[in-house]
Amino acid sequence: MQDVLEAISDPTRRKILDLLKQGPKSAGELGEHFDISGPSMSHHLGKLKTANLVVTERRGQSIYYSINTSVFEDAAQFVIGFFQEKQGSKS
Amino acid sequence: MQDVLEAISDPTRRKILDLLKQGPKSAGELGEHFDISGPSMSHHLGKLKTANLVVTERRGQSIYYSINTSVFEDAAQFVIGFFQEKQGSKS
DNA sequence: TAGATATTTAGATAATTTTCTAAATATCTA
DNA sequence: TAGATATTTAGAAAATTATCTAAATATCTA
Repeated sequence: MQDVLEAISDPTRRKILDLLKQGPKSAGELGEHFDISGPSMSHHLGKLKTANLVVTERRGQSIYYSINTSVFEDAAQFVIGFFQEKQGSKS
Repeated sequence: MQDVLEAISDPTRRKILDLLKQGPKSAGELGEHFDISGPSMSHHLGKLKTANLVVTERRGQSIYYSINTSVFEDAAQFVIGFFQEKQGSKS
């Protein structure tokens, strides 16, 4: 869960996730929305992938990224739980 | 909200929040649970305060920290919303 | 008021993260 | 297969964050 919280703490990565809500996009398509180099984009995508927040699929030369819905739900649950348990914390 | 996500992305700060779930604690009492200096503790508490995740109250020489419940709820709502809106994202 | 205790601020160093360019890998097409 | 396109990896530089010691501020008590 550390990976997830760290991943979503970065504004660039949240914007990437936002864009992916519209549907799968390639690394290049995502990159058009940012003023950073390809390798920097790849770095952020790597962190999202490590956190399991996105999944990838190659289609020809491009690699398409999409949101991993189930993990998003797990993450939401964690955050809710983290915030709600008031006593006997186990997080 | 950036401040909140950044604040909870750090393990030390999540542990602080966890300890505070049991009730208010002074900076010194919190520090006993960590192997870091007072100023480092103060730094983390400052970040939590900037994010408005904790509130403080001076009692004599000590300053007591406690969880700011309402903001925790806002934060949970944000994360849930962030994860759930699948289209037309506005976050 | 002087000394003790609690916490923060200041300023520097260490560790981590982000970013870049150059090069490597993978795929497609002529 | 050679060249073009898409993405990642390698390695270094820049930016940010966490940590430390020393000093400052605030409060209490004798």
